[in-house]
Amino acid sequence: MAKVSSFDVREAALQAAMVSAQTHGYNALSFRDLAAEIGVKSPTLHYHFPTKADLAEALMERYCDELARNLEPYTDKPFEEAIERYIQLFKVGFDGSNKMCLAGMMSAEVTALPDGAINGIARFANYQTDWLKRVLAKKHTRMSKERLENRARAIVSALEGAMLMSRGHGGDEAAFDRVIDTYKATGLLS
Amino acid sequence: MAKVSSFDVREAALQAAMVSAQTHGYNALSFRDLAAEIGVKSPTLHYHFPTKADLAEALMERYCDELARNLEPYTDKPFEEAIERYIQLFKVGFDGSNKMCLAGMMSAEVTALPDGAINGIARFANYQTDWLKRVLAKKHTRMSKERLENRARAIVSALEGAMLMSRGHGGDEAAFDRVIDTYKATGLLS
DNA sequence: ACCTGAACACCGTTCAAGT
DNA sequence: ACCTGAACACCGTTCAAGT
Repeated sequence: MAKVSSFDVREAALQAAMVSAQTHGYNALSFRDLAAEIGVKSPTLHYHFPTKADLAEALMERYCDELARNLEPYTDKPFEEAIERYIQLFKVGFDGSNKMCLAGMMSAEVTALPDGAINGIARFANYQTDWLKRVLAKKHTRMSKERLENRARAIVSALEGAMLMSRGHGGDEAAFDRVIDTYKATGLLS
Repeated sequence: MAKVSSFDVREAALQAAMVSAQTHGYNALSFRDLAAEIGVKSPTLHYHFPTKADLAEALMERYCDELARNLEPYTDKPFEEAIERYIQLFKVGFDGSNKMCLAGMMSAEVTALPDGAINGIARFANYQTDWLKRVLAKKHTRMSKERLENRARAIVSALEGAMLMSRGHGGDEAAFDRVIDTYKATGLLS
């Protein structure tokens, strides 16, 4: 086995923990299992993440960065293309592996989390909301800022719920699509 | 301390576990803490619920029964009254204590659950869906069964999502209300 | 029939000790 | 600077033993 630098251990831990947290949840994540998966001992993980709470915070920060990187290129695209991209981002998670959005997962597990991770949940929701406001504003040119904000927050909630319910049904992708179609038909997603 | 019958231990355990599971999640629930809370030792809990999985199943079954008992009297009420009752049922959970719907919580924690509890999640969603279909049908007299079903499932997802996001924001009741108002305004909840 | 102390292999975490 | 073995108090679970 090739020697790995400290950066690699931290990076490998974050990647493995991200998959595990989205698949089984933060509470179910074990430092010992995680360490074994990347080939170190659990105290080594504590060297990079003093407590599990620190790991939660780092995961949430990375998840926010990923979202921004995924959405940013679509900010100036036409409404239809941008909103479809947004929906696809939600779907891609559970495609196959039935993973949950990390922010949604951590919202469920919020009582076990440190303030840093809870702030991360808010940042995640706020970023999406701002992005959706800009995208929605292109279609609804006369809608007030407040109504744009409310619409954006409702869309975030509705998509998180669709994802959560699909997950509860074993990652039922067709069910997710039907819910999204109904959101569109009723006017929430348009 | 008065002697308690076996039925009381089981009942007390279920009640305490319900609050804990909705507040902190099923994974965070500890047999030892739960036992201490109701004044027995943890092996006693295992006598009534052989494994934690059995407790999960019993909780989900009870949660389904509660839902049916809460919704049943409103089945034949006018649409507006019935749907408001439904919304209130979602709100009453996190009012004050920021509890999550047990089915929503368990959907997040689904990989840790036995089949019995997973079936419970489906039963919970199906009961609501059927109830909503009947309620919606009173208003949308010409809507097809399929569209009623899709609308009902979308409503369940949207409300679970609103609850989850409010929970992530520390049980923000006003935010929940604004999301619900937007669902109504766009036509999803009408 | 119901309850418990003691033990098992787990967990997050700490810390002294190694390189 | 980075990693680890050993130990701490926890966890779900089992089981022999008590009433």
